[in-house]
Amino acid sequence: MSQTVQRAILIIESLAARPRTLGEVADILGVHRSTALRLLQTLEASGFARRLGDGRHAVGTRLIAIAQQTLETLDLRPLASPHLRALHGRHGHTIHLAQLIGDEVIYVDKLESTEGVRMYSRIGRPASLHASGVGKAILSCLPAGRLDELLSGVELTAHTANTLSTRQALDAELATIRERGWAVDDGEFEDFTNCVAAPVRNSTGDIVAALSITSLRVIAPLTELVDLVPDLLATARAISRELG
Amino acid sequence: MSQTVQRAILIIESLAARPRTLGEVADILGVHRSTALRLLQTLEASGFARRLGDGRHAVGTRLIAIAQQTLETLDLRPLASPHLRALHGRHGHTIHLAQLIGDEVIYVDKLESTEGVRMYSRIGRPASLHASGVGKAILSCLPAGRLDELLSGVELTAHTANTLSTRQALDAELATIRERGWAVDDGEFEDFTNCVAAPVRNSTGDIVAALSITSLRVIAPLTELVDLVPDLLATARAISRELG
DNA sequence: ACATGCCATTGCAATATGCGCAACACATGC
DNA sequence: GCATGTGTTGCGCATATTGCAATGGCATGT
Repeated sequence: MSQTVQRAILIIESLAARPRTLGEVADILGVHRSTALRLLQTLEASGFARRLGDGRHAVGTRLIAIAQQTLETLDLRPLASPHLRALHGRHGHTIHLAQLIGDEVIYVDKLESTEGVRMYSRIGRPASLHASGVGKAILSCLPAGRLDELLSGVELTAHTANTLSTRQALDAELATIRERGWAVDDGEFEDFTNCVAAPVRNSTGDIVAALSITSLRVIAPLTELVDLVPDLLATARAISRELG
Repeated sequence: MSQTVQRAILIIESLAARPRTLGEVADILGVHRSTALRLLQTLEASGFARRLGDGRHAVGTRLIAIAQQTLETLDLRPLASPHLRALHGRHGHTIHLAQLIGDEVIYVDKLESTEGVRMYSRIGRPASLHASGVGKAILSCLPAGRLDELLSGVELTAHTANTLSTRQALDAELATIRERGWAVDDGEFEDFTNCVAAPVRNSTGDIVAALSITSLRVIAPLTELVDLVPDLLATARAISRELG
């Protein structure tokens, strides 16, 4: 393991929160200011960091571009996008596409509702595995060993009174999801938000993603979203078919 | 300049294109396989890279999350988003917000048109300074010294017959934009795409961003988009006011 | 105008680290 | 069973990285 690279990464992590002075960066790394400066100079030469007018250092645009390029190389978004837009057009609620990438479920696309309210989900960020519809939809389709592996690194945090915060409760829910083929978020991450979600498989039947229709409870309660499940499942199947 | 950090960055750059084997990474860096492996191990421990099931290496989700987090810390998006949605709701065309970040104009938000056609612009990626509406809107508001500085690093590539590919032609256009307060893209980057764009200033009057309404020529020719300029300018002003 | 303190930066020598090499383990193809 | 290629690790060494001291610039206070 390279400590020089670790330091560079720690610099980037610390800049992501907010721009920082050279002294702050040196303090965070526990190194001399000249060491921090040289690492920053290297990051800035490559575009991974940049220097603001007031002397502070910030994350650079090249890192942002690389992240976007990477998101674009994940298979699903271009292919899924027309389906998501069509689903969004028919219902107006927020639509999410989340993809299983390594050990995380990452939101890779999102169509905001016409309701004008911003959801917590952010493209590029992981979805909660145990407290989101897309997370549970994906978990329900994993082989037992892989499911154990993923959950071993997850703390079943109780975000609301509805959150399934024991492994037993989660397993029971996953069994229900397997049986009926779709998942729900019944105010499990945020009290006032609910959704229905469906898994998306590839041509070999492996789970790769999930799709969800999300709304504020005051706008569309869960019972209303459940009525949309047939359309959601049809959309998920259409995406699966196009995966080839 | 740290060669170890440079190597790590080169690894990330090469993975952004497509996942690669250890041997490929070592070849690209010109180092021994064990060197490449240790650098990859460090990147993977931090989430900047990840190991695929078939042994190849890819960009990691932590880098994607940091990029998204960085985008979110740029002032404008959360504040501008409701204005962009409202503008989009009224007209249905593609709306872009691009921000001046360092020496680049970066697309930071984008609402796709209801027309179902995907534009070339990508969030996180730079806009052409000389061949895009947002680029020219921003250039037109810069002090002369800063304008020269930015353009010195730009090749005025002729993308279409309409591209302004000489400094004289560009300066004349920027003078026109300054006079009337808004810019156009008249098929300058792509033949079949046009837009109108307006600059967004902060409370000290400095240019920070630009906003555009973009459409395919066959759907809405430039003359039709020009009719929307009053609404575009009003939206840009509303965003400026909220900047404080 | 001057003194002071703080921050950013660089040259240099010491050393801690990153590096390549050799060897090993494993998978694959013949 | 053998050859080949790839991924991986231990180890010794050369060098790249590091901290220190010095320098310069800038802001602040008197």
